[in-house]
Parts: sequence; structure tokens; C-alpha cells
Amino acid sequence: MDAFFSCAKARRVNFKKGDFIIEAGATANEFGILLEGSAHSIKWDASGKQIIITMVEKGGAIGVLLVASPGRVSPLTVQATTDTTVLMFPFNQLFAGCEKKCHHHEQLLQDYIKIIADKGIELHERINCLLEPTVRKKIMTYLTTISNEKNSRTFILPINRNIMAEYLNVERSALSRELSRMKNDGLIDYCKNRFKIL
Amino acid sequence: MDAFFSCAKARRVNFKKGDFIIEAGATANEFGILLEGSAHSIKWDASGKQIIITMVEKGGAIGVLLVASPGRVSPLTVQATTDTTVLMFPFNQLFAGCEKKCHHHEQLLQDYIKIIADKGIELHERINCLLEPTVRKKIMTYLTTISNEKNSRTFILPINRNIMAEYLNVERSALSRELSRMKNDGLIDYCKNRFKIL
DNA sequence: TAAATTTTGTTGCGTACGCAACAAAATATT
DNA sequence: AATATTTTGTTGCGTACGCAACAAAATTTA
Repeated sequence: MDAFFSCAKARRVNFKKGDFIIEAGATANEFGILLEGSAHSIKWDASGKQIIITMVEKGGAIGVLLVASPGRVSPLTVQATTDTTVLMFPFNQLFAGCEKKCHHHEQLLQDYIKIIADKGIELHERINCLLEPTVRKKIMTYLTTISNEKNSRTFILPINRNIMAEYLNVERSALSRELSRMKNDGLIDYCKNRFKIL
Repeated sequence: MDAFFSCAKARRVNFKKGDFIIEAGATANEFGILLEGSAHSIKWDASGKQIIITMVEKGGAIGVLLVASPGRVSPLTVQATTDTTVLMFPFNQLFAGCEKKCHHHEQLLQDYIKIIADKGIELHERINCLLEPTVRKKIMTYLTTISNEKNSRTFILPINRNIMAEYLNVERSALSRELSRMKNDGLIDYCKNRFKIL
């Protein structure tokens, strides 16, 4: 931790629930790691309706893609959904070899790359779901991914139906309807958030 | 170029049209930059139908996300769509400080980060399109993105209708139908691949 | 523990869009 | 330039799913 603050020039920033951590249209020269609280990235469609693009939980990263493209303006707003604490890292410090050639520095760089790669993989996984043609297949792809991650055919979903519907880009009612049918067809079993793939 | 081959331990690899550059289920410890030719990443759905996930052109990157997660198996197959030449970089060499502390090394690392971040931004842009509820809005989001990138309200689309339909995840016929309607409604004008946003 | 709020499930209706089939135009191949 | 292949546009049909509205269950707040 000390190393972060000294050679990486990290700083701690607090946000209140509802605050904008990044605003659409702004550029970034820092990225952040969420130490406490949660946030989401949003945009507004043409009709002014809010669309949630991603959810960020404790430990999650903010602005890691944007920061690697100096001058690019953010297409999204990141908003704190609770009071939050964010550890902000100046992007340039990743490369500024520190005087002591400290080991933390190199570690930070590797961590950053891991974070940004994982972000990409997450996006890929979501696209995998979104590309499926039917609600049923979207659900199955999502559940299978979770199942593989948890290495078990039974697992507890970390999100509720509303969020799941938004993630898969389907109507919540259509999601519920299809879940029922899938249970009926013996494809899956579930009770509340405890799911089982059969 | 010499520096790439010496300190980054890059190597040139040729693939014939149809060859697999990365196979689904395999792990990776190298990433590649496409020097010649083109490729696409694909997967097969449950019914065995091929789904194109991304297109890679000359200068594009292959396996940059996967390589940053040691041990993770590839969810996709990358297939050469023409004869190709790929410059392969061992991931670990990115961090192995070379004896001369050469400048290229650091540059390569920064380039890699730029590539991987851009990849993420591309995925984001596609998700932006996919999340739109109607075919018309999907098209508008896509065209607007291209328009912004080219900094002009008139531009030539780099892809044909089939590819565009796949990218937006809509039926090709539905895409054509809606393009006609949008032209009729005075939203856009186009002739073949020359588009104009009105 | 009662009241309020959020989450989940259900169902009828209407339509946007997937699908199939065909025609015309553009491009490639011989 | 004649043939074959690919790309684009068009249209009718059927249905999967968006939408709205309501009820029940679960969770939170007072």
C-alpha cells in the first residue's frame, strides 16, 4: 500500500452516492480501483432513457480502457451507486521507472494489464450472450458461463432478475417467462437465486 | 524490426487460408499481430452453426486478451480467411527487462497496452449497438460511431451488408428493409457503401 | 408486526423482426 | 462478353418477444 502511494502516486478519493466518478465527454489520465462501495457505468439513449452498460463492485476497475487512449473522450458516465472510495492511479506513472527500480512498480504494471485484459474478456462474455438469437439461448449461455466459472452445475447467481434482464438485453417479464419454461422442460432448476443446470 | 526479433523474441509465422491460428480450448503464451492477410474469430453454437465473433484485418491483434490470463483456455477459434503472416510475441518477454534496458522494449509494452485497450473499446462499441432495442437504432448507433471516427457525416462503410448484419446481430433482410425505410424517412442517404447521415 | 418497497412470477395483446424465397444488380471468373 | 458468383433489395408470413398490467412473495423500513 505504501508503495502505491509513494512511487505509483496513487491517491484515495471519496464519492457520495450519485456522484459522477467519470463524466461522459471528459478525458482521463487516471484509472481507479474501487476500494469501497459500488458503481455503474451508464449512458443515455436518444430518448433520454438511462442504459446501464456495466456494473462495478468492490475491487473492480474504473476507466482502465479509456485511460490508455490519451485524448479520447469517455462515451460513458460512471456513477457511484453507494458512497464509495476509489484508489486513483495516474496512467503515466505506470511507465515512469521509479528511482529505486522498485519491484512494486513492475507488479503494478502487470496487475494493470491483467485488469484490462479481464475487462476485455468480460465484454466478450457478454457479447457471447447478446449474440444468441433467442431468450432461452441467451439465458443458457449466461448460466453456462457462470457455471464454468464456479466449476459447479449448481451455483448462486450474484444478480437479481432485473439486472440479469438488463445484462442479457431482454424484457424482465420475458426472462421470467422463459426461465419458467426452461424449468418446465427440465433444462434447469432454480429457486430464487440458486440455480442448477440439468 | 530488428529489435522486435532480438529482445522481444518475436517470430514470423505463416498460415494458409483456413488454418487455425488459435484453437478453441487451447491456452496461449504468445499474442500476434497480423502482418499480411485477414482472419476472423469464430465459435460454434449448440446446433453446430458457425458464429463470427470478430474480424481481424492487417495490423490487427490476435490473442491479446487471452494471453494475459495464463492458463485460461480460448473460448474461440481464430481462423485465417486468406493466406496470412503473423508476428508472434511471447507474452513473458514483455516484462523480461532486456540487458541493454533498450527503449524498444518499453515501447513494445506501451504498444501492447494500447492494443489491448483499443480492443476493449471496440468491444464496447459493439455492445453499444447490440443493446439498442430496434434494428433502426442499432443501425443509427453503428453509423454514428463510424461517422464520429471518420469525423464526417459522409463516409464509406468498410463492410458489406452481410457483415454489417452479423455485427449488429440482425437479419440481413431486416437490415436492408430498415435501411430503405430510414432513407425514405430522410434519416440517412446511401448508395451502395457510401453513406450520409442527415 | 404492520406498512411500505422491492423483487419475482404470470398472462393477453400487438408487432417488429426472423425466415424463406425470389429478383435484380454488381462483381468475379473463364 | 458470356457465365457464374456474390451482393443487395423486396415482400408475405408467422411467431417470439416487448409491453403493460396485475398478483404474490420477499425484503426493508418504521
